[in-house]
Amino acid sequence: MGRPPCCDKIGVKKGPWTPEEDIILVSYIQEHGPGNWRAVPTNTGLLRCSKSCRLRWTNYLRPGIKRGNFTEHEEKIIIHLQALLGNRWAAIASYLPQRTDNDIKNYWNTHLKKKLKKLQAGLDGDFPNGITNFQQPISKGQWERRLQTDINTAKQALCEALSMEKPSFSHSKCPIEETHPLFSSSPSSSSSPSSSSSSHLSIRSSQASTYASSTENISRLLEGWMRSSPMLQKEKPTAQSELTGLNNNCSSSSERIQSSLSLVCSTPINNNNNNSEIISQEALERLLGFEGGKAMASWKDCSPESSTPDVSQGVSFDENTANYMPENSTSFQTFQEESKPKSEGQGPLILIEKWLMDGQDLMDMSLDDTSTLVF
DNA sequence: AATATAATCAACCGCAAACTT
DNA sequence: GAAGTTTGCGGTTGATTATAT
Repeated sequence: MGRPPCCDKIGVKKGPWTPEEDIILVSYIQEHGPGNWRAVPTNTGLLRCSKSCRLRWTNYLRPGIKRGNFTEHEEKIIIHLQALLGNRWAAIASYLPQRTDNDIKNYWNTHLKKKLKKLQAGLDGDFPNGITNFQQPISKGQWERRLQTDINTAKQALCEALSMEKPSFSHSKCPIEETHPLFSSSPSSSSSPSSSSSSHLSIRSSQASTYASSTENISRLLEGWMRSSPMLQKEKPTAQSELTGLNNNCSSSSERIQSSLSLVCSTPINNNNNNSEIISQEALERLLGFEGGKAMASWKDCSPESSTPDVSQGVSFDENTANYMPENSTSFQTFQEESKPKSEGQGPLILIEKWLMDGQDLMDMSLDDTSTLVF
């Protein structure tokens, strides 16, 4: 038998969230961490369904969310990833960790769609960066050929988009490193959750009057409130600081990549699954961060000499779970939850990332290799 | 100033995959 | 393995705000 329903529809409140509701939700999550949404309405007394609570948290209250206008750089990333992935907003959002999928989706529908339409009309279908077939469905019989073409196109397009603001690619951090959650390790980085707090009080020009959009990120606004609460003082640090702490604990991106690369090479074949290709893909996902905390939990699979995490970097071995964990297990939990894998449809990104990370030319890979990795 | 229209975006809905029992 | 629930995702809606007439 299954579990009881998450919420009955009777007496469930709908519509915009009030500041009071936000405070209740934030303080609850500060205390218990995100997740187990089913229990949230019951435990908080909020007359909202679990779905609504989760949505409110992930889209507006979660620390590290950047609001306001999209930069040209972000715009370009969205355009090119959309061309590559279609409307997989969650996947696209994983490359812009400060933006929510809902935000990106809205921005695409309200701004970028029109922009591109105009641009396309103006250029008579000659889309910049060579993307002329964007959003066209792939015909079944030709998918292999199209895949190669798309990868090539996307590679070129993404490269151009990402290097737009980073002309000296070799001298700067890899753009993915700056945008993907796994790689936004520097606390001083502009894309890190902590740094985004510097702008949390900035007024959003056009929506300042409505509560939901003017609060920016209520969890940060509530920091003072949380600090002054004696009960909560003893509680865990905020998810934001946890993330920052975890990031501090992480080794440098290149070290992580090296570590993960060795994982790819050393991941043993699961006895329960003889398909080594699946294992390889899983390992690749770990390498590229889609598995987030799961990757860390799987470090135990690595051969000790090649990829044991550096304990000095804030990682320790958990005897109970037999996993390598950040020394702050709370951070680990939060990190896991915050960067939960969004596995579906991220194969192409894996390739793109791999290409960006190690310089491997996708086009040098055989079609078979590519299909194995992607599908 | 009043009204109409367009733009924006928070929130809801339905579906499917993942999960639990 | 089946049945039911939960979670996450993408599409859509509708309230609010901005701009044009």
